[in-house]
Amino acid sequence: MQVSRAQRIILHTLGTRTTQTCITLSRNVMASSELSHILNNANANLYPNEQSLSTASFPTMHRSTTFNDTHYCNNNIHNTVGMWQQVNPQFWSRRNVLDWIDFYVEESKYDATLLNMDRCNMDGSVLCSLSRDAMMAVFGPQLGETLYHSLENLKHKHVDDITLNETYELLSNFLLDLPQSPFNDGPTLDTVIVQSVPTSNKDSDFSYYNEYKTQLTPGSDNGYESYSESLQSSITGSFLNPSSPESAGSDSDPENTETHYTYSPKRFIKQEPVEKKRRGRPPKLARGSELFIENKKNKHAPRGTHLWEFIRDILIHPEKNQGLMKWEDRRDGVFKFLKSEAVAQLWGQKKKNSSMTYEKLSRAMRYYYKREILERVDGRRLVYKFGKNSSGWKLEELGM
DNA sequence: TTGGCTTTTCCTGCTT
DNA sequence: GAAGCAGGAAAAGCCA
Repeated sequence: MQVSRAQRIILHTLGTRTTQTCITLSRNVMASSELSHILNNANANLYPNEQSLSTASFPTMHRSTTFNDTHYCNNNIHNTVGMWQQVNPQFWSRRNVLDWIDFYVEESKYDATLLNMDRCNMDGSVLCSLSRDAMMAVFGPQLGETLYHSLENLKHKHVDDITLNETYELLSNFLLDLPQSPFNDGPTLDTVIVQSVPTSNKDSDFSYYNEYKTQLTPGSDNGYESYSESLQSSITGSFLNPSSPESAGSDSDPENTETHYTYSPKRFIKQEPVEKKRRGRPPKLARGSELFIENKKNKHAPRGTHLWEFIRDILIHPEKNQGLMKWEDRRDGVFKFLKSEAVAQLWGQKKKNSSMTYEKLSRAMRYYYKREILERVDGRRLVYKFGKNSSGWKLEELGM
């Protein structure tokens, strides 16, 4: 049997017991909600405030999922927008906040036209900082009261979420428990992009994002959400259809359409699927494959963090991303990939590219040599060094 | 509209 | 033989 590229990646990844946030598994091993939860923590911890990177995908079972499951499960839209129920309010994106408001507007038959949408445009952190009075002022006495109590309940529910360390341990155990060759019988491969599920509402986690934002290289094109961008994205967003490639993409997926939803004062309105061209050189299409018949369309993610910044951020927050990378020489900026495919998958998840591999990531890394963002470390595999044009990693810069 | 930038994808050849 | 590295080439989205 010929082993596909995707299978090779998975075999390698599992074979080396790596952690990955986007994992391709044969059907017989993928049905682990714990795994989904675990894998998402890496991204959630790295970019807790970002809109769920893979809101498509399989809903993870969560201890806090207690109500409104019908609402959550009955249709695709709410399968996606119901994310707020599973995520600590501190980490809600602006859209999560809107979803949450929307839910209660619907439930209480509140006249949404009375809402000032501008004032609803806040993320979870801002929302959680509002006092009861402030919420009354923003949402009005009737809806404000309802939302205030809902928020308090949700905050309380997520207090005891498991920590990353626990999830990491859980993942390790999960991987160790896997049979050596879990793919023997599975001719069909599915790519599972698991949701971002922040695990904690501890202040440390929350402050991390703020700290993270302040560490961004001033002049660099970080692509982090500006307020206006956030506003735009929170009002008009693209939700990932669970059946779309974003949620189940792989090299062999005939796909790449997204279903978009826009927010009206009353509801999210489904728009016609938008077909996009895939970024980069189109993958070579295998004759006879479905792809050969139906070209891939792009799943373009808005420009985000640069790769080197992404790598740097993993390195400067080792406590959030145990085992992915490590410093070889902290002062000189020499670092090593410990779980190369896992990092690549994490990067891919961030860029909404389920087919990212270490091979591709490393190619992008090598382009940094010319620009002196990275320097070569000869003779050492998986080892790179930050160059003079990189920033934000030095101890002095971090005030350490 | 265009060109530069930054990836992304694929590839071949080489090294470990 | 597998994994990783190096770098050319082409493609494509974003942005000024």
